[in-house]
Amino acid sequence: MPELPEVEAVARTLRPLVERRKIRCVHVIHAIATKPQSSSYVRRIAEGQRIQSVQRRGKYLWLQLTQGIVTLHFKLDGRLLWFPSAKEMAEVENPHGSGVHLDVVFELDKGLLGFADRRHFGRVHVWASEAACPALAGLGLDAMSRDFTAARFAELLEGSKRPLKEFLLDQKRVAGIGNIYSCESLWHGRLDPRRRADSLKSAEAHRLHKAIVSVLARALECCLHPPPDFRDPEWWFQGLEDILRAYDREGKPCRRCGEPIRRIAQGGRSTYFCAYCQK
DNA sequence: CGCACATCCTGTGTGC
DNA sequence: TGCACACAGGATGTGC
Repeated sequence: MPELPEVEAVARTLRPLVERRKIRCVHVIHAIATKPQSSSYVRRIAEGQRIQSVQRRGKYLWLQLTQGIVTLHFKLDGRLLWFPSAKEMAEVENPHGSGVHLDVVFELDKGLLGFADRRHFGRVHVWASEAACPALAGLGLDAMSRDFTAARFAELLEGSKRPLKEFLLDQKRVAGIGNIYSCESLWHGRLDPRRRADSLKSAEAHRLHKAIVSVLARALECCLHPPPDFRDPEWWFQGLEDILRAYDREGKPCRRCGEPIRRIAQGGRSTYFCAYCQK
């Protein structure tokens, strides 16, 4: 569920908590969260380092350390938690009962940052540098960066024969868009998700670019009001359903033309769209 | 190279 | 009501 706007909101909220702080100790509670890296390797790279900055590209968040980086990917359910002190963490943590689920904890010189993902899809990894992380190095143009211009986007579209929906999900071309906002962008751009990427006329490419930019900006606004509350173990983004026009609205009337929203499978996942006004 | 498909997980929702 | 099972999601790896 966390796509670019959600991760951006997390990054902005995290900065004042961890920038300039030192990582005293890394506790790997569930080793699956660092797989295939070993917990000892993660500790060796991260412990004792100072966090210089919090960065984001696509759906990846990373901590720039004095030497090396820590990458975080939340996949579907991953989230961050914050504890002012070890005592407060111990009060809510309970490995045998109904306490807070924690996978990895970064004990800082002030406060503790927890990474939690009950489904264990999310990952915490360490790398010698940004360039040494293949996943980061392989990412395409960040959909919220200045470089994501209509002209660059049109070029990328021309270079792909894939259906628009699958094109938008390909992080190697444009990074940050997931299943939800790809559906939303295509709805706002009034384009059929099944159309080949290289079939778009210039005006259509510009329309889709504009739709992506506005959909992501609107979602970010939503994610920041209110901002994530890492102190609440159950925190999650609120009110996003209210801004959705196509995603998860199968059978419901299109907010533009009233025809029922359809759901089809593309690349093994659901696409929601209006077959009447998306052409 | 590009594409299709399986895989990893587990909470939630559906059907019987 | 209770149980079984399919499904959802992003990135990666495998096979064609």
